[in-house]
Amino acid sequence: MDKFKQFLKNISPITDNEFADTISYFSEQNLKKGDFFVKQDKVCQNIAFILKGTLRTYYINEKAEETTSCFCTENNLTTSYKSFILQQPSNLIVQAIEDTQLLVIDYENLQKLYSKSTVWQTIGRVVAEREYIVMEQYASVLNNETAKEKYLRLLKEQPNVLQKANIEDIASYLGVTRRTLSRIRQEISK
Amino acid sequence: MDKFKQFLKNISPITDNEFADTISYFSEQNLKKGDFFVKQDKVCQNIAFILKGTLRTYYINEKAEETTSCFCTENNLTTSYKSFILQQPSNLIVQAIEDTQLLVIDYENLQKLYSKSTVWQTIGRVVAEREYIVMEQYASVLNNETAKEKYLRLLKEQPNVLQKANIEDIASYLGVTRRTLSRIRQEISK
DNA sequence: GGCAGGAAAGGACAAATGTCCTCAAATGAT
DNA sequence: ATCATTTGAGGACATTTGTCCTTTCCTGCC
Repeated sequence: MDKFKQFLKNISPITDNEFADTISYFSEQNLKKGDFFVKQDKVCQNIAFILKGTLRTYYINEKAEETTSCFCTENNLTTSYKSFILQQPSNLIVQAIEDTQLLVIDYENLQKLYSKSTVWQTIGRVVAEREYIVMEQYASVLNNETAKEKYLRLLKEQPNVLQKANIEDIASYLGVTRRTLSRIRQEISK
Repeated sequence: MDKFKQFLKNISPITDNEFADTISYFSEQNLKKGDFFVKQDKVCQNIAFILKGTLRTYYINEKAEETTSCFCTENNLTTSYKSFILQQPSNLIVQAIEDTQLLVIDYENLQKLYSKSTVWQTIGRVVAEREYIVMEQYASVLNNETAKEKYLRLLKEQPNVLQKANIEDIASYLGVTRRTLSRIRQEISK
């Protein structure tokens, strides 16, 4: 729980009292490997802080191909942000790829926090700005990096993910087929 | 100018008086073909509504390759949003690809509007949300569409751009070389 | 009008990636 | 423990895309 307090403090100063007062709006949720946090075509009602575990965010296009857009890890937020903001059905699917422990708040409760607390207004805005910037960064990576560069970045920035995710998922994150990922690993290992 | 009023009304109800009161914070700016609206590595001080013309948004990576991220057209906003929000040097370059007429506001004046007007607070938030969603959509296109599909989308959604931009720019928007764009046009024409 | 320079199309070959497949190792169920 | 199933590695060939180059067309300039 301290991890979450620290996470919030990094966004905006929050006293221990304020934290204690608002934490009651959150609840714990545990997911087994393979469980869904957000299902396709359902409105995403929740945003969660990851206490422990890893989730994969992906979508399925008309050709029935999966694209993994990110792996969400400990001490970060996870949600289907567009669906959550607009309260519309979600294109994205969010699924635990190992047993995962979350601190969850739903849309209604977050609106309550916004209206009762200026600290939470700031947190809401900063989170939105960060999400925009993360998405811009992601688009930049998609444009500029080869699959091999993306693999090396993953290896450096999220080495645990390479252990936890399967080859299919990693390939879909890199935007190539399993066969090409196999070739990339072969090149790197020599 | 009516176009701009209409643009704002589509976001949040704004009376003619409110509009008249706030429009003085904006100024007109004219760009010749080839002029820059945002230069690389400069902090983007402005956000603009495009009264007339077309701009290209692009960046240059370490390999000195250009990537065009969007073509901005009439009745839309243009800026280097990340740079503008964070008031940090811009990776993006925004350049007019034909003579262009803008309605411009700078960072300071926009902050003034935010603090004096709740309508503008709403406009600011909705614009931010829209920018996030546009960026998510862009990332989705990058992941799911082939160069040919992107070309056909451009043909449908922004046919004028195909007239105004040169082959090099369009190819960099599609994420392929000129040679591949040439092949795509050949395929489509038969 | 003729000429220089730039812009677009497309030929030829090389490199990268996808498709389809097989094999071996790891994992799970009985 | 054994057998079936899943998962990852990698071979063979086809397809796609890039690189390099040439040709043609268009435009502006003298």
